Amino acid sequence: MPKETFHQLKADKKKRITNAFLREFALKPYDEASLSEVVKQLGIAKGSIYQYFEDKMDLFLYLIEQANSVKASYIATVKRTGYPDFWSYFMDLFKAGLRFDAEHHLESHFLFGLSQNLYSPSVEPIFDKMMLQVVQVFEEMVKAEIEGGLFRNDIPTNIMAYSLFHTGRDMQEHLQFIGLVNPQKSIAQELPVYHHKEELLLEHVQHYINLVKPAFNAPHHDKS
Amino acid sequence: MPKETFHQLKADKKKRITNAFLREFALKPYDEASLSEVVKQLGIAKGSIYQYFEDKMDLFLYLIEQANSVKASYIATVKRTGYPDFWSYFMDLFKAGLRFDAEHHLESHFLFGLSQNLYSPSVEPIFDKMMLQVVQVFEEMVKAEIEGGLFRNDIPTNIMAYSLFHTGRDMQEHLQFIGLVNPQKSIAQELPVYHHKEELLLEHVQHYINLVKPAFNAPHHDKS
DNA sequence: AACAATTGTGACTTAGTAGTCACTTTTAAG
DNA sequence: CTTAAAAGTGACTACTAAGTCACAATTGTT
Repeated sequence: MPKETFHQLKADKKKRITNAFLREFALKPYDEASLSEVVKQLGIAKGSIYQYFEDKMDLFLYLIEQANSVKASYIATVKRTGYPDFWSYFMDLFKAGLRFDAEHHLESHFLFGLSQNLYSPSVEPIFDKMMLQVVQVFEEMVKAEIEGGLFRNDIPTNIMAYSLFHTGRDMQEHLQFIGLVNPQKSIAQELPVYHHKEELLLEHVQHYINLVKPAFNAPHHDKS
Repeated sequence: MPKETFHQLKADKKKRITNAFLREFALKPYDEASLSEVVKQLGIAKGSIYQYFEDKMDLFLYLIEQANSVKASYIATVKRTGYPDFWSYFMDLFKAGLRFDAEHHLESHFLFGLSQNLYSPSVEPIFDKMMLQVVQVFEEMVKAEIEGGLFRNDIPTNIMAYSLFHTGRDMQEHLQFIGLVNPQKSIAQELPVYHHKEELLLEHVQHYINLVKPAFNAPHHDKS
């Protein structure tokens, strides 16, 4: 946890520091991110960082927590109730993610990068825990849909949950793969990841959803 | 490319060196893998490495090429012809992967690790190229199945290809997630990744395939 | 046995890192 | 204005890395 000193900083400075580190950790995996470089950019002393945080990991965890909580506030606006089928709900979750991205592009980049840099030895235990939680949430979702008769019930729920969770990640990665989004570039230009590409993007996502839908949905009873 | 000197080495020594580095790069991402550590383990001098390879990247690329070519020889034994449906073919591809793993566990571990450590800045361009090729192969597969009327044709083929490609990766990752496979541990114990877990594993994979099957298959014509 | 070519060596250079701490500057309180 | 507390500093330690190179040892050839 950050030290008292950090929280006593003027909101202005606090933000400037947080952003600089979000930027660094968005561009490089944990072990390659350099505190020395960032303090140089910020024009502050190396020692100051250690007035604010215990160590590099403490700082990193703070960033994760921050970014996650901001994103969570966007996701929380979408409630399953009110959607007759799961997939329009899923789509709206994605749209909430887009709004988050537009309004907090650094946090969005940072989280985007995180999801693609699991498995570095020094961060693996942390990410393992995070994944566990996330997949659990997805498993609850899946169970609820099975309960409601919308999802099929012939596959273990943990497999469905994992696959659903990955659908989101894979979509993101594919967008990067085909060059529709370019984190490196958009960070450099200080633009949102999905800037000005919302239509193309939603079309893409719709295709992806159309593809995976039959995998999860309960089969129709054409003749029963 | 490795230097002449390396190829002139006795097969014995060549293997010993290759294996030691496969091991290191299987455990850590490129930038964290330490040549200094490996030469210490091997009991040879640091300078020797630079008699064999241009630099770290040259060595790394050699390892990729080696491991890939070994694996390819296993995959090549499975031909689409002779399988009435795509998914039994897909399953057999996976089984070929299992045989590869049982007989070349270091190479298998190494490639397993690769697929989960894309996106480090220093290796991104290389992996981008690899991915491009792999996805292209998957796209050809998908197109052939659409041609043959077995896959649906209402989704862009590149999306289907990417999703299919990821299905394989996600399955692997899930196996690791639930603890069924543990690369770190099995490298340490010098055992194949999938050692003694083939039955459980195949069951798991079958579930996964059953799940995604309806996403790709052309819909049945119950009433047409 | 003598010589040449190849292979092997490890101290060294250069460069980067996280983290520390005795000290200075700024801010707040009396 | 004076003093005490808080915040800021940057040279420094201790470490690890990739890559180099003058030299030593080994191998092959005449």
